[in-house]
Amino acid sequence: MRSSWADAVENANSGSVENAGTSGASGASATSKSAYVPPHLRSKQPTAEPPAPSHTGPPSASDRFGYGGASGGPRYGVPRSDYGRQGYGGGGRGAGGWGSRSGGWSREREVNPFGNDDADGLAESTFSEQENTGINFDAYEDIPVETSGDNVPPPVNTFAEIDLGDALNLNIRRCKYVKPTPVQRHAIPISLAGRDLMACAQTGSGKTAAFCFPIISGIMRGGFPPRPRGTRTVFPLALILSPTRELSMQIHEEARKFSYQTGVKVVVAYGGAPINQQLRELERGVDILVATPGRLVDLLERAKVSLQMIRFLALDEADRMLDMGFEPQIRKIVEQMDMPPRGERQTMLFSATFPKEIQRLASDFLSNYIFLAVGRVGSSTDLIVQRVEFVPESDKRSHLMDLLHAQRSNGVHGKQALTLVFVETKKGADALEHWLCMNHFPATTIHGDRTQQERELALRSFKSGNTPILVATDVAARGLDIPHVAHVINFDLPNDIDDYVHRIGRTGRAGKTGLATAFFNESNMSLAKSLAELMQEANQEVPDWLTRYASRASYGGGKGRRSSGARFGGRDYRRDSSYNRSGGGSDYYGGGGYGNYGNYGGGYGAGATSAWD
DNA sequence: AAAAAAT
Repeated sequence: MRSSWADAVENANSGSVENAGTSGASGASATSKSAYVPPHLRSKQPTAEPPAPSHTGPPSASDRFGYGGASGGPRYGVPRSDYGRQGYGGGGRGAGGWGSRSGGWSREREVNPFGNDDADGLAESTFSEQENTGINFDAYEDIPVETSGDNVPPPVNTFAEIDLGDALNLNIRRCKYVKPTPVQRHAIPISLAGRDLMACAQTGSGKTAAFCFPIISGIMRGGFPPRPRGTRTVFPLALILSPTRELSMQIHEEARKFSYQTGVKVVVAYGGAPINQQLRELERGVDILVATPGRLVDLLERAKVSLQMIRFLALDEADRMLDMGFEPQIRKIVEQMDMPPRGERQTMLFSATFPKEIQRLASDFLSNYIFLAVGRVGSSTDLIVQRVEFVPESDKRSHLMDLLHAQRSNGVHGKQALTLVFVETKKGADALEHWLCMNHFPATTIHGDRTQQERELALRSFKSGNTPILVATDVAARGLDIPHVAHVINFDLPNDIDDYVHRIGRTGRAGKTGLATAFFNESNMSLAKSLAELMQEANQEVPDWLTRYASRASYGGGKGRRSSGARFGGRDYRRDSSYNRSGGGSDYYGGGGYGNYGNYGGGYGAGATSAWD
């Protein structure tokens, strides 16, 4: 239980502190700098040789095994207690402090991503501002957490406990983050310890920061390698992949805030937009590249980007990235280009849902990783009210109109509350949007057949409240952070319960409440069982007719709520006995000591579950 | 069967 892993970590920690003497670490760092050979001097063929001598790169997996043995160099596996020691920043160049960028690319003035004139961004905020932008932390108390893996670093309670560096700390204050969310409390120490991570946590509970903070801080600690001359190829140090263009844009915007005035440059690349502008941005320098897979493959094939220097890889919505449509592309990027192999880079996978089959695929990319599951914000019981209504196909439009009418009278300040309507097909989205507009409902639509310009305009117009009804395909199901979505309507239900979970997660974000309504009919029978179970777990009112459908044997065969012991939604597949005997399984466990049910936070028995995304 | 993702 808790004491055992805490002790284990403490032991591991003190052990590695001894190993990682300050002078030794900074000495290695200094050596690594002088030994650096720019890629263009090593080989004309970018993939012909590994990017750098081994002591420049991160230590091998075995060095990192067990919470940061620092023998391989300061970049990875450094115990938290060592942070901020002399010699870390500046790559041991004697500059001291945190990663000052020396040499390399342009030093032009950085645009303030916080979009205010307050130079420090730290003017006293009014209470109402806090309320609008802040996260409702009360909703995050007492969340069940499960971690498993070897030597799991303990969580922190405050940002102050972690030395992320002055510049990043300042940005955290500018973002008005007062204390870390549960996923941040757990994931950041794990990542800072250099460990690979598979994390299940609701989008909107601070997931982006959970992988951005360690990346930014890690880049500053590791130092900025000099930019290779004589080539237009760029060498990002971190790569963040996401499944949709809009989500990549959103991550980019957030990451830019976090890295303001740190010297860390963040660039985004995605399809549907002119590549030349993205190329120009890349050539002005990039440390963190945020991208969608297709455009990145293009850039790699044109040799505009090399992954040789990647220290950090993060997959957002990782289960989507590894599903059938995406997996080959991801494999190509991660395994068949020039990225350092697992164990040498640090890999972080984040998603709200993580089916076991996908976990197994994902483990190909990970090395001795820690699995982390953080229960849903306040459990959806309180935050998202889920309703299911039986609506025959032919009645859907009039039923939708009834809902929208009812809501209109509810609207704040005469404005319609933001309503996100999910449909199954792109054509269906266009048709419904057209019909809504004909009926004087201000609607727009986002889907993959629209131009990127149209997609971005639609999203902006929705966010601003200008067009308070957005009809969307699953392109908008994941990750998008749209504040103030009051109502998610599943006009057409998805076939996969995970997609349902992600869709309704567009409301009830950051600890606020939301409403989700689903139109269910004969064509959704395969979802009956899993939907009923999900709603029950979330303490939602399940209509009797749905319970009846769910219990019919003929409909029971659909994809049930994965995990037989539902717990709280996420579970490390390595713990599932049915996977233990398949090839290579036993070695994986490093001689037991596997897993820690960190069910602290109190009060949650194994049966007290919550649906969470 | 559909959606997403490069030109």
